[in-house]
This record gives sequence, structure tokens and C-alpha cells, in this order.
Amino acid sequence: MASSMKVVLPDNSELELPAGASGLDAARAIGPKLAEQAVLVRADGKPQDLRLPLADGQRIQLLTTRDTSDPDALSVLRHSSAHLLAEAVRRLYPGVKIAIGPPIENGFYYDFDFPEPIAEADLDRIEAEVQRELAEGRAWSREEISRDEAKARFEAEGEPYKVELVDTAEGDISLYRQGDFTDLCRGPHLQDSKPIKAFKLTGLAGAYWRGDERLKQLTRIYGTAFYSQADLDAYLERLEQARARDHRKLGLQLDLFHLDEISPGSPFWHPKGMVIWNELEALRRRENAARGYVEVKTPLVYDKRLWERSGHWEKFRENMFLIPDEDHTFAIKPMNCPGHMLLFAQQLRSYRELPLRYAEAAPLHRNERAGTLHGLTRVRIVTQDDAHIFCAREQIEDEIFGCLDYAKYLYDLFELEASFELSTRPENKLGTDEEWDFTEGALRSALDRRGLAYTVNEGDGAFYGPKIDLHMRDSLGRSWQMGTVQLDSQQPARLGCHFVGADNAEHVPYVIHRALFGSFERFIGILTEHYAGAFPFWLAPVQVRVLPVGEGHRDAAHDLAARLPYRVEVDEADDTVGKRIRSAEVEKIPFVVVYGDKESDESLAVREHGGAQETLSLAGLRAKLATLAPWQAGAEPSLTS
RNA sequence: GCCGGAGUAGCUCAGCUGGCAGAGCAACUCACUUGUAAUGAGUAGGCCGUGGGUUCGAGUCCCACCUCCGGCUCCA
Repeated sequence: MASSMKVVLPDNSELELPAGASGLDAARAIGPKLAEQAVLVRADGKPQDLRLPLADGQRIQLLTTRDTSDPDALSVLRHSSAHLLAEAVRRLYPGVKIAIGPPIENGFYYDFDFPEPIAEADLDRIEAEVQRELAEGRAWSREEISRDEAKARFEAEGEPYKVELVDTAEGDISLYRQGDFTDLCRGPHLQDSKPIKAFKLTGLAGAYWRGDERLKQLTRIYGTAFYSQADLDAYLERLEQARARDHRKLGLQLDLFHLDEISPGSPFWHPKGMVIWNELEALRRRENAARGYVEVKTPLVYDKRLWERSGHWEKFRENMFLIPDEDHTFAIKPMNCPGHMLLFAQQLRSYRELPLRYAEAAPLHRNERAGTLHGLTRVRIVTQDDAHIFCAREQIEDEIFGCLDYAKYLYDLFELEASFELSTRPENKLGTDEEWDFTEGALRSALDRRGLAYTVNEGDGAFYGPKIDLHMRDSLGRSWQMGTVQLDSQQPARLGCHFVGADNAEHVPYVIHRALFGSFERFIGILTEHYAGAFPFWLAPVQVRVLPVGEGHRDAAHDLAARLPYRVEVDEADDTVGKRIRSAEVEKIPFVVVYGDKESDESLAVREHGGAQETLSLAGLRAKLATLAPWQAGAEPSLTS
């Protein structure tokens, strides 16, 4: 048995320690200051409580109160902050039951079962109590006990949620204690509360126990903590700035769309919003044509029998808009696929027709639950840039690859960085496991072949097949599903799709469902936030605004506007040039041309959004704009000059 | 759907323990004809989310509903 061991420090030097030494022992061996400031040890890359033993040969890194932006260092600080919150709540609200309290991306939360509901106003009082704890100071100690002991302990304390957690916890049971508060917790935690220099409660929400809406709804208190007040201030400042990018705010300011309670979740698109929509539509049409898609149009309203056949009735009836008629019930389509499948099934198909790629961007209606609506990102009218690819088994991988390649092209065009997620068979799936092994495998190999990194969401697939989703974050960091590529091995048979193969036998095609923007609504919402409303030239609702300096320059300004084959406006308001420049800036118009006595076709005063100015000839300006919108209709150099 | 907040002019927001509904911006009119982020003066603009209740009197207090916001759940 070895009585000593070695660990490797970040500078590759070795540190000799007694066998079984902890991270804190390592810190002490290096220096007392380090031991005091240490908050966490990273052992072979994994965050570990300072109190736990290191293993021989491990590469370690000690994180301290100076690692103020390290995610692991922030997590441990916030996890300990959550425990302080629980201690305060237990003291202030006798009879409260505690559930769980983990660190999260920008802070932490703790879930409680309060005997009486609390309101947001209570947060001040709770926060003051935590501040008092911080002023007093708290130190954490860790203890490992048996499962039975832990259960007995939490039963005695009247903490049913903790008892349940002990029952389902894996591995050893550990407790962390600070002051008179002891919590079931895997850790890691700080040594003491001194590093918590900034603590703030940020919100109150309902949250279901174990994330299951059939179980009791608990009260979740959100908070955040930092190693310095300046970091907290900077975080709050960033949040404030993010709100300025919010598409709901910009949509109104830039006159793109609005929402009205007369039709919740259904945007009214204004002329300027429609310019963006139509540019995306033109892009969709152009690229689909280039990639072998054909356009179709299928009905908006179908007898409910169709949805029973497709399998949607059973799962989504509650979310469909129904139209009762005398002896029928109709439903407005919530998706295009059954319509496309009926279209495919209308004729006897040959394998020579495959792959057959049907595209349609029809409005879909989904009666989403009231509390889920959100600006353009969660709506009741969803216009997907949809397509269904009917193909034979051996064509699947190439077609999936093609969709991913197409998606990559589109997202690169907007400089969007989507994260790819593969979702696998859900509990309520149709079809056999063998079928799913095959379809999931096909998606994986296409992702690998395209060289895309992805995460896996087990059990998140559609009921008819696995899918690859592209996710984007909004200005406040919320993740939204954008594009999706789904492989369906179930619906085509249910809806009677067949083709005759080279073997002269009938086969059922596979169908790839794909939408790459996802929906026009959500995509425009995310684009608005991505560009903070300053759309690139080719998308901008107004591309150029011409400002005649005085009344006498108006004719010349109009003349110039007419010779720029773009979306150009002349601002004739009786305002000063300064005021009109300001208006154009606020409206985030890409280019402003000021036209006065000094200007001519040889010399134009061109200002870009943001303030950069240059003098260009008309030809020079047109050349510049042409590079920014190479494919814009009517803007081809050959049509002008 | 659930928990917590909010709804006042087109927009952003004031309006105290119940006592005549306000400001800035935008709009409109007039004057100015302007040189790169706000010229000046004036005018108009309100079912105080909707319905009910309490009160001599309700934007303000109570109840219900609608919508929005932050979460949870859901998301074909």
C-alpha cells in the first residue's frame, strides 16, 4: 500500500501528497493563501469538492476566488448560495418543505413547498435574511451517511421530498451542513460563504416536482451570485442590453409586425415585416429549385378522419382548431405531411420518380396552450418552410445529408450558429425497435458524414421517427428549435403511400420531413434579435434613404432614388438634416444619401448605418450595393445604367 | 393549463392613504429650408384591458374573465 501519491499541477510540475489527500490538502501543501482562497478542485478536468480525496497521478487545477468567470467556480459559488437561500426560507417560513436547489446557467434556484403561497414582494425579506447569513458567515461541512440513516433523518425532519430523493439517489449519500441547516447534496460546495460577494434573488415561479405536471407544483425561487459586486452589476447591465434586442420590442419599433389580443399568437405583418418575409420566401424558392424540390399546394382544412389515420388525432387533438359541420368534423391543418402523403398516394409511383421532394410553405394552425405563447417564437399560426422527401431506403442517407448541407448553407448565409441535436425514439413511438435502430442510425451517419457536432436528446423524437433539430438562442439565452429534419418510417404506410420498385414489387417509401428556417415567424424573430434589428442590406425593409438638404433638392433626390434599383425612400419631412439622419439611424436603415448643392452623379454623400461616411459616384454606389445584394430582383447590373 | 407579475394616448411611462386623467416621443398645423443622431410655436389625441361589485364618488379597493411579461409543463 502506497503511503504517498503524486498529482500533476497545471504547470506540469508534480506535487507529492500523502495517499488519500484531498484537494484542500493539495492547496495547503502549495501555500496557505491558496488554501484560503480555494473554492474547488478540477481533477482530470472534472470539478470536485475540495474535501474529497484525489487519486494518484491525477492532473489537478485548484480554482480560487480569483477565477471569477470560470463556469465551474461560478457553479460551486451558486450552489452554496442556493443552500443559504434554503436556510433562510426555512427560518422565515416554518413548515416549508424543501425540494432541490441546483446551480443553473446564470445563477441557481431552489424549489420549496410553502404552507401558504408567497408573492414576489416576499423576496426582499428573504434576500435580507440571506444577507444577514452572509454577514454572520457560514462554513460548510460534508458528511457521508448510509441510505437508511439519511431516510430516517429526513423523515424525522418532515422533509418528504428529501426522503424521495434519498430513495432514488445513486451512489453514496452525502450531506452538507452550514449553520443549523443540513441538506442532502452531492456537492461540491465552497469552504465557507466569504467568497459570495454579491447575492440577488431574481424571480419566483411555479415548477412541478420532478418536472412532471401531474405532480405537485412547487414554488421555485431564482437567484444569482458572483465573486464580486462588479460582476453582478455587469450581468444585470448585459440583461438590460439584451432586452433592447428583443424581437417583440424591435418588431414594434421597426414597424415589422404587431400582436393583438383579438387573435392571440397570430402576428399582423406590417409592410416592412413582409419585405423580410418575402426575401426569405424568395430565398426558399430559389434554393429549393436549385436543389430539386418541386412546389405543391394542399388543402388547409381536412376531415378529421385524415388525422385519425395519420396518428395526430390521438396525440394532438387538444391542440387542433376544429370546425364542426353538420355530420363531419373538420380540422385546420396543424402540419402538411398527411396532405403531401395523400398527394403522393394519388398515383401509382415508380422508383424512378424517387426521391420526390414536395415543398410547401402553407400556414399551419396549432392551438397552443395559453401560457406558452411568446412573441414570434411561439405562435398559433406557423408558416413552416416545409418539404417532404419521398425516397427509398437506400436513398435516405444521401437525402438527409442533403438537408443538413442545405441547412448549413442557410444558417451560414445569416451567420447564425445553430446547435444540432439528435432526438431519438420516444416512449409513445409507433413501429418496432429494429425500425428505429435503422432510422436513428441513418441520421447519425449523415451527421457524421457532414462533420457536424451534435448532442443527443434521448426520447425526444417524434412519434413517427427520430429527428435532427437545429436550435438557436434568443437574446435572453432561451433555446428555440429552428430547423428540423425528421425521418418517418410510419406515416407513409398509414396513408397508403407506395411505389413500384425495380424488382416489380410494391414498396412503402420513407419520408423525410424537413423545415430549415423552421417557421418564417420564429426565424424572423430570431433574425431580428441576431441582427439587433439592423438587418443586412439585402433583407432591410428600407435599403437606402435619400435626404434632400432643402426643398429645392427634392426633385434631384427623387431622380436619384429612381436610379437606384433597390427599396429606396426619399425623406421630405420639414425637419433638419440632423433630425432626419437621426430618424434613419433609429430605423436602422443601412444607407443614407444626403443630397444638396454639393452633390451630383459624380459625387454622392453616402452614410452607412452607424455613422461611417464616404463620397461615392453613382456608379460607385451602385457597385457597392450590388455586392451586398447580388441576387436581389431588379438589381442586376445588366438591367440598369 | 399551472405559479408569480403587469395592462393608463400610436409608443415609453407618471398618476400618493379613493376626490376634475398627465408628460415625453410620434401624429397633425404654422413658421423655418435646414449638411450627417432630436429647430421653434401650436393643435388634436383616453371605454384608464373587459364585465360585475363596494362607495356620495373608483384609473386607484374587491371578484371574475381576457391579453401580455418571467418561469414550469407542452411543442407533430
